[in-house]
Amino acid sequence: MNILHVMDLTDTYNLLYNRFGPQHWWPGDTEYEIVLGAVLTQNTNWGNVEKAIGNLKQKGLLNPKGIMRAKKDALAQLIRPSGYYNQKAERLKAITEWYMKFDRKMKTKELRKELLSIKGVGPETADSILLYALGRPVFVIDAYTKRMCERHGVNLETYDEYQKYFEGRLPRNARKYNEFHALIVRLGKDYCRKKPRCEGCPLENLKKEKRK
DNA sequence: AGCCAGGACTGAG
DNA sequence: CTCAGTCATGGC
Repeated sequence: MNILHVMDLTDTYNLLYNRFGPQHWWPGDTEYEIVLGAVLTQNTNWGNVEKAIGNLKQKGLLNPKGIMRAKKDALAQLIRPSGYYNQKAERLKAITEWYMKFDRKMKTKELRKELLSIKGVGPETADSILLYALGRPVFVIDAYTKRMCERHGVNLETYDEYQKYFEGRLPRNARKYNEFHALIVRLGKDYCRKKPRCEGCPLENLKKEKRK
């Protein structure tokens, strides 16, 4: 753990929001659709996920009973466009088993533990479900978030360290966590991919203004 | 024609 | 425990 300097996350959020506006992330028709989307989008372009969800909806399978009733191979063919379709077919069934009988009154920490025990559900997928489907205040860390931090001198080791970094510096507000994460991805698509192309990145302006 | 996308699991060392 | 390999389609 080696923090060179601290980003002002509130300033960063405000700047991104003023620049890009609300992102309307995960406007899924139902809570369950968001849960499935969280699995389907693992390392996958969202456009491909929409095709897979569209196929499920067309077959009337976009509900827990439908997913459990469908054969794994048939399910796999329907979600083909989202890639990794064999593993994702199993993961959809696994997350659905959890979804049908989880206790909504459970504390966020316990729910997270449950989710992480499901095969195919890692920290980002678990947190996406908690935040975007269930409205719990957990900050979602993804590749874009880490890249943004690293390019501004914040180098942490693990997922949990990054999460604590954000949650510790922002008010505990699910709606803002939601919007902030979406804005970071929006920023990343334009300026913060694997191959650095930071020219014109709005966050550069932030640095300059802070120095005055 | 590569490179990349809103990751997670497995097995080797 | 770290980490390369694996899973796979579609858009640009």
